[in-house]
Amino acid sequence: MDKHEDGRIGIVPALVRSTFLVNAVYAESGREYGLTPQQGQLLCVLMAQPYGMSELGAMLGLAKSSLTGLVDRTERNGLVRRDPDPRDTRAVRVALTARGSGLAAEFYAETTRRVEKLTAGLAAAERDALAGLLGRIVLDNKVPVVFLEPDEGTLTAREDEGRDIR
Amino acid sequence: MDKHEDGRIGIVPALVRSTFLVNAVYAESGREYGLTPQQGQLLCVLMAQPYGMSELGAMLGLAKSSLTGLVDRTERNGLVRRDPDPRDTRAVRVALTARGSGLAAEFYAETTRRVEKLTAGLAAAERDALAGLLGRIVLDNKVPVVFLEPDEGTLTAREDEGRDIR
DNA sequence: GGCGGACGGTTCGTAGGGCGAACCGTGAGG
DNA sequence: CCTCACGGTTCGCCCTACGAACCGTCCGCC
Repeated sequence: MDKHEDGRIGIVPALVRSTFLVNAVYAESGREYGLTPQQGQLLCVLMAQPYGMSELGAMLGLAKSSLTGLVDRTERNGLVRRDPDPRDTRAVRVALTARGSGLAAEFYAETTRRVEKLTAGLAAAERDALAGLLGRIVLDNKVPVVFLEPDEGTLTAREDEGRDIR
Repeated sequence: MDKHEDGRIGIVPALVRSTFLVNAVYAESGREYGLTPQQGQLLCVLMAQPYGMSELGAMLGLAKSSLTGLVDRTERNGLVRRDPDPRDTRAVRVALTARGSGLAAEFYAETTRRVEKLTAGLAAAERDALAGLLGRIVLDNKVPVVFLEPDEGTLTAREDEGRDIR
């Protein structure tokens, strides 16, 4: 009743509420392209390069049975493909199809645009400061690359031509 | 290939990836108390005060039909109650039960603890700076109070005793 | 060389989440 | 009064997530 309601917000509520905000953006942005947030996330991860199911599970924090379903549905929509792993008959490499690659790029761009707009009230220097601080948190906590930096990825994800990073 | 891979992260990826992180925390923290993230969120919102279904829908960004289900399940678990609205027979006030209030407090505390731990690598001054910047974003974008400040709420949400804030 | 265990993925059943459309009763304004 | 807006619920559909059970391949070890 004294030091509050003054507009100052604690670090934890600030993080949780901004998370809420970004979640909403992800959902809206996805809806615009007929993607669920999860499918959008999957596409974004695959923009970097193809991954195996287990790798994806680890990155996205999902049980493998959950992954099967997600990839199934996304595959059914023609956005993703299961390629056999050259050096392991059991394994599978999940990769973007041409269509998936295009949609991923659009979704990525739209999401970026929207998230950027959230920070419209901040000066350039403040945005940099924020990026630096959040970047530290992301790094410290080893958050998987669920969203690429604007320029990386395009090189490795370029095409279907038997690229086999790993 | 030149200015990247140097650990610096753009503002948008930083926001998205930290969001991913907080989402994971919410999920884990909830699991610990047998709550889904959505139910946890609902409890947190109701810590402040009871709300009508429509209000909740607006705050959480859910369609009313989605709300019905969420409240149903949470009610079935004995955490929440539908009180009749004194001045509108049609309407309903969703409020925490005693049990829900307790669980909400625990979930809130645990989540706070975990989110705080994410920022462990930051100095106190940096945390303040981060809180300030994120706070601006939250304010600018009028994010609903889906997570209270540490001390507010307890007063209004105190008890079942026919409190009727609006 | 073969055997057994670890590993990569899928299947199945269950439960939750989210939506739009249709519906119902109450409130409120002409 | 009568109508219409409003607060909520119901229904049917699909997506998400999990654990447990399962299957085939790979690999280390004797």
